[in-house]
This record gives sequence, structure tokens and C-alpha cells, in this order.
Amino acid sequence: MIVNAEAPARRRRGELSRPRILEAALRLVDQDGLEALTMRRLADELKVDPMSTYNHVDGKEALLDGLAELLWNEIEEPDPQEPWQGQLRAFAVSMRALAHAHPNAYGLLLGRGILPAPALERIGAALGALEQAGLSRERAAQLIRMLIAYAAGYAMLELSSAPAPCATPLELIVSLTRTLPKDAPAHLVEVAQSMVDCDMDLQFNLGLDLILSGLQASL
Amino acid sequence: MIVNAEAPARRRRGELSRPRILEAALRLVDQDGLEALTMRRLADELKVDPMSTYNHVDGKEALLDGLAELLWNEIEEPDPQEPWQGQLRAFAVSMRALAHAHPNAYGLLLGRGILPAPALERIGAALGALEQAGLSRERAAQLIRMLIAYAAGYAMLELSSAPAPCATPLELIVSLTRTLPKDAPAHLVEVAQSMVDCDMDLQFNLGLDLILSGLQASL
DNA sequence: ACCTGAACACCGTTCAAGT
DNA sequence: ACCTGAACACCGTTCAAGT
Repeated sequence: MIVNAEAPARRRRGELSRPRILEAALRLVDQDGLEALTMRRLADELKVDPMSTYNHVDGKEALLDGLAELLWNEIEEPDPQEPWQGQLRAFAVSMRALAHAHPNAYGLLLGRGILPAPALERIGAALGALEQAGLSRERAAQLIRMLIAYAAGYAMLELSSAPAPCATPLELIVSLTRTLPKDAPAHLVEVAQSMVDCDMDLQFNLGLDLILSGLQASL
Repeated sequence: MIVNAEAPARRRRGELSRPRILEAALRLVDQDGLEALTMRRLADELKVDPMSTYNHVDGKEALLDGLAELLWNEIEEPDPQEPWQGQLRAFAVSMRALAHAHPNAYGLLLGRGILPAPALERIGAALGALEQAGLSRERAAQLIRMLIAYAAGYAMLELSSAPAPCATPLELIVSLTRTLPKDAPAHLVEVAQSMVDCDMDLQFNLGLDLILSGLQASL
């Protein structure tokens, strides 16, 4: 067995690399928000000169694209053994769950104007499952689009409706009124309350059921 | 008739005001992208000192919140005369149409962590229509959440799938491969193609039909 | 091949001064 | 009440220099 010349043994602990940089960036965004992600602050976090990261990531825009990749990678690949309904459900659930794991970064998932490779891998797997089940590729693609739209849209709406998850209903109302102008009519506060005051997990799953059963019926 | 002391006649042409600032900001974003929106550049556009805008808008974050308001304001209020299905459909269609009118700004609609007053007004109107039709408030709210999620999510997925609308299929493939790494396996390119190669308007409406008819059946 | 730091152009915002 | 401009701390990135 020959030594791989591309992976020399002399790596220092804490050496820079694209994955290490992206992970640090995501940690930063998770902790302090997207606006805290700065090439300079990121370098600080890695205890490295501000310019060193540029050897592994091609500037800030590429860094954000890289974060989108990282996010898509965290969405679990559906299990090909399961029936296709289960695969699609797991996929949608996982897409929404990501919003709770990374609320500050979630906007990057569909906000960079690209579907990075990990996204296409997961979509491709789901397409395959549906074709396996006998659906045409066009039909399969439509179904996937619907599910991604519903799951990601639902998650973004959640994040917009209640930025900070509130324990008590009172705390919730306080939080809602804080975002609205002081002179907001009472009926608007009531509307805001209606949008949040429910079991989000349950409601998400009900909608998912409706879409999946509707689609099954239309086949 | 007395002169209104609050609206003196000595207003100069081109005077600054919050609406005028927000409109200029949206124009800037539409033309040159969100990253081009700068307090300084915005002031340039208005031919004004960089600091003058701060008299009407409370900093950049507030400016972006203001843009979100502007976007929600462009979504048409449903016509209370119509049956509720038609109102909901028009609402969803209008939410998606906004993405085509303002692709560079669309991320702000659900990306600011708040639902501004104009959003709550539109949601409130839709809630009212559904309660008029006999639905409970909870049921109505669930329905609205589904529609917003689907419409906005679909639009964001569209923007992610094909940043620049392409006339010819060839142009489309070129555009797709440009965003993917050079060594992207052919099957990923194929997946990307499947996500875009369809009549987006038609597909959106089909999904909308499915949701609306599914909901009607479940009542 | 990777890291460093000085330098540049630009950014958001504070503040004291004008009218 | 609104506008101005100097000033400050910070930002992304280029580039020449190191190892």
C-alpha cells in the first residue's frame, strides 16, 4: 500500500480546511445570527489571519453558498427500503426540522438562488423512489416540488410568525406586540395570535397528510 | 378653510419621506440586487446626504423591515364578494406573482422574522372570508398557513431552481451546469433539469387545486 | 502550497453643527 | 424639524511578502 501524497502526515492540529471553515461559520450563525458572520470574525473564531480563509473558500458569497450546502447535507436521505409515502414524509419532516435546528441560517436553504449538489442528491433520491413506484418523472418532479415548497414555506412562515418560541400565551402576545407598531389596531394583534396559537407540529403533519393523500388519490 | 400646519406649502420637490425612501430602496434592489442596497448608495440615489435618510428610517435593519412591508402591500387584497375558494386562490397566486415582480427582494417577505402589519391585514381578510363561510377560526388559520407556505415556498424554490429565466432548453442546461461544480455527475444535472423543465405556472396551479379541493373535501 | 499583514475602498452609525 | 459632513469602528478583498 502506497502513501497517499495528497494527505501528508504533517497536518497541524486545527489546520484550516473548507469543511472546518464552513462548520465554524455555521456555528457562528447559529449562535449570533447571520449578520454576525464576517470574514474577519470567522477568522478570529478559527484563530487565524483574516486572509487565511481565502485559501479555502472563494470569498464571502462562496462561503454563504457553502453554508447552503451544509444545510442541505443535514437533511436526511430517505431510506429506499421504505414505501414511497414514508420516504416523502420523512423528507418533508426533515426539511422543516432543519429550521428549528438552524433558525438563523435557514433562509440560506432557498435563499441563494441555487440548488447545490447535496440538494440535487436528495431530490434525485426522492425522484428515484417515486419512479420505482411507477410514477412518471414529470409527475414525480411535480410532487417533490410541492413537498419542498410546503415544508420549507411552512418552516419560514413559522420563523416569521414567532421568532422566539414562547412558553406561555402571555409571553407570546408580548412578543407579538413588540414587533408591531405601537398603534397597531387590536384586530391585527388578534390575527397575529391566530397564526401562532396552535400546535405547529400537528398542523404541519395534517397539511402533509392532505397533500400526500390528495396526490395518491389523483394517481 | 384653515391651512394645515402639518403640511406646509414650502415642501421642496423631491423632499425626503419614509415612503419615498422605501420606494427608492426597492427600485435599487430590483435593479442591482439586495447586496447593492447600501445606506450610502441609497442616499446617492436620492441625491441626499448619507445621514439624511436616518431622519425617516431607523437604520438599515428598519429599512429592510420596511421593504418587507412594501412587498406585502403589493399582494392584492382578496375581493370579499367572491366565494372563499376564489379569494384564497387569488391570494396564493398573488403571493407567487410577487416573486416574479421582485426576485431580488422576495426573500425579505418571509426572511425578516416578522409578519408586518400589511401581512396581518391580508391574512386577516382571508381569515374573515373563511369564517364567513362557516369555518372555525382554527381551521381557517390552518388553511391560510398552508396556502402561504405553499405559495411562498413554491416561489422561492422557483427562484432557486432557475435564477435567470431561460428561453431555450439549451440555455437552461448551460445555466444549470454553471452553478454546479465542474465535476458534477451527469445524473445531478439531470435532476436539476427535472426540477425546472416544466410549465411552472401550470404546475403551481395544479398543486393549488389539489390543496384547495383536498381541504374542501375534509370539511 | 499555504499563511500573513499592510493597504484600499467601502460600509453603518454617532454626534456636533448648521438651517 | 430636518439636513449636513466629519469622524469612528468595522467590513470584504487585493497584493506583495513570507515560510
